[in-house]
Amino acid sequence: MYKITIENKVIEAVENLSVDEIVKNNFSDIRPVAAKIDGVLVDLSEIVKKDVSIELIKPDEEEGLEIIRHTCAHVFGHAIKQIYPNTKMVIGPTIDNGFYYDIYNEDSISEKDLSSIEALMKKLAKKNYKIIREVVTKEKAQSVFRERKEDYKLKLIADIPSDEVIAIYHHEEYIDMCRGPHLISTKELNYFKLMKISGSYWKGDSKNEQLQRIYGTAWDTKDNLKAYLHKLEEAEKRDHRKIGQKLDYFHFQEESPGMVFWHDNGWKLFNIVKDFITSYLRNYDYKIINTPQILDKSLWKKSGHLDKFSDLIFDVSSENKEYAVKPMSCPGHIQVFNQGLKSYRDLPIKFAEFGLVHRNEPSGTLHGLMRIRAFTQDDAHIFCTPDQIENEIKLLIKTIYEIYRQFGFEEIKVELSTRPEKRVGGEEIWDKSEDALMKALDASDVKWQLNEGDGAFYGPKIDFSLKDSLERVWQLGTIQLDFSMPARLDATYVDHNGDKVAPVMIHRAILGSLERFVGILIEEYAGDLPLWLSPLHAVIINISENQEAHCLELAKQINNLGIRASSDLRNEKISYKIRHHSMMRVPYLLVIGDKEVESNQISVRTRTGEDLGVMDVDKFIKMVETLVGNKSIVLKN
RNA sequence: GCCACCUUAGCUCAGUUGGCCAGAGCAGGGGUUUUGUAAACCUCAGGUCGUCAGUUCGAAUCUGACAGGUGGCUCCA
Repeated sequence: MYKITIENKVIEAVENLSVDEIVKNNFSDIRPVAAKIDGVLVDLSEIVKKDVSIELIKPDEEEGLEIIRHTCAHVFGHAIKQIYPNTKMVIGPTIDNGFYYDIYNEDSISEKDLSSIEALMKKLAKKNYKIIREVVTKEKAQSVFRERKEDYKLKLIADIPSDEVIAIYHHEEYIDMCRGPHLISTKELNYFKLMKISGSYWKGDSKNEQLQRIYGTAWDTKDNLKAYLHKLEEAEKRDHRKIGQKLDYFHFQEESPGMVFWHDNGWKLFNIVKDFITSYLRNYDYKIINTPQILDKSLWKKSGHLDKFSDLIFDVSSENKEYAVKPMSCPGHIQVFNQGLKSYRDLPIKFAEFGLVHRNEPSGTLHGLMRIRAFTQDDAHIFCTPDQIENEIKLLIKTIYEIYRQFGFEEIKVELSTRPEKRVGGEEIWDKSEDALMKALDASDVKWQLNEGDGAFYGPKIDFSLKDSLERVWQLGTIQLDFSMPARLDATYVDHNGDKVAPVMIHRAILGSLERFVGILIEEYAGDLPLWLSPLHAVIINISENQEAHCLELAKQINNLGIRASSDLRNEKISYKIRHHSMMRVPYLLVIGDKEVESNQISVRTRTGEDLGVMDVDKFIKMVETLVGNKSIVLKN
């Protein structure tokens, strides 16, 4: 007889029972998807053979959902093998909100095929097939998958260490290799949808053969599935490309793929962001410089960029000279540093540039403002001594957080990337600088992750990333140490011994690319930018042509006082104009009729439809000044 | 660059198995209206159906190439 602790109860079991049977015998209202026996995750079919403590995994828990999704991937495998028997299954892991399965198929699957595959999956799930786990030897596993011609599973088995347990799961004729656990039957699977299809590569290496990846989502209840699909629809409405077009901010066209045509209001936003960063640069002793757009290829050869990144560099030739359009500003900054003799007393020297760079990125990677071929970095290079690294980094981390906070971003992903296998510089400088970065991160009290071996060949780095509306992560800020380029391009300073030595260079960008940052801003606020960022603060709307002259005069007056305002005097009904400018997300609509002209006041309405009432112009200006000054996200104080 | 898909008027979209002059709403022009807080009414104009080639008596519709885009993959100094 065993003593089993489960769901805060102690149960005595007389014979070897499965977890599933124990639950069914004792709890009529609980339907778990798996269990933990003494902390170890198992299937419900696991037989209890001793005194244990059982924790049940419910479908609505994160671990429970993962099990549902994992099983769903197997049912997908079952369906696809029935429709396309020659399909070779590769790997089918769970991901956020669902799963994917990589497959290899002679005839590729198209998105049109998904609905029939999904229909078959639903049919198979309803059959209530028992899902059975079997622990097998490596040899047995190999023979099973050899018989099924699952070449990729065989390759995976070959990589499994001999001391590791191999489990295979089968339901009806489908067999897959998996750590598990899984649902006990396919019947529990009801709320899933195949979403999309994409290419992928075996082992994630583009040199390997191309596979197809089918994405699916799976949930514990109908409502959760529906809610997820609804959330995707809502996220699409925040897409900066859609909003950018609707608000007349920018456009793209095929004559210049990956490069932005900024319109008046979008360019205003761009410059508001730029001016904000400029004021920070002035406060922190940066020298703001500007360097040429094209430079002779010999310089890029010397810096090493031409050999390493020639695919991404746009070429220009003129007369007998070969030039490269700059893909980055660092070599230019070193040329400025090299003018005149520098002493250690001069360091750190900080050069900043809103550097417009061109990179011929592969066509498939372009994405709205987020990834483009011509973009503006808020770039800077700090030339310093090794001893100054830690302080400079601390200061940078602090200011990056401070600046992001002012834009309203709190959730920032921070990663430290350390020395890669191929690198320049001695171990000592890597030790010292990785240590400096870590210390600076810890001292700054931020959560960060280690990305071992992912640093640049010339030094370790810290990256700062934010998410877009569809939770895609985009890198913005970066702090990179560089032990290589200053020496390659002959940068030196005189140290206190009188020797000429190469400085350490810190590459840093706070927003990264201004274009990308504007894209992130639009998505974060779904177009409802805080007042201080709004290209237009207010539109003045007249009720009839009687007030035309007054409106024009008013627009002039408040523009002079720093309010970004325009007027709409079209011969349209007031409600028409209200609707139009509300949809254009103009923060304030100032309505002027005969009453307002007479009292010299304005009727103020916000873009969200809130009536702030009739007020004096002075009062309105003071309100806007206050809200702009404290970077408020609301439109009244 | 790779895989799948998409491309019709300024925008959002219809266009049935290839078949009379390719449609709608919004936006735009012209009128009427002088309007009080999210769409006034009438009217007019707008498209070589992404480009180029092919199949066919006939192509927006079928085929191919190319371009651009979308979702991923790879990449992201």
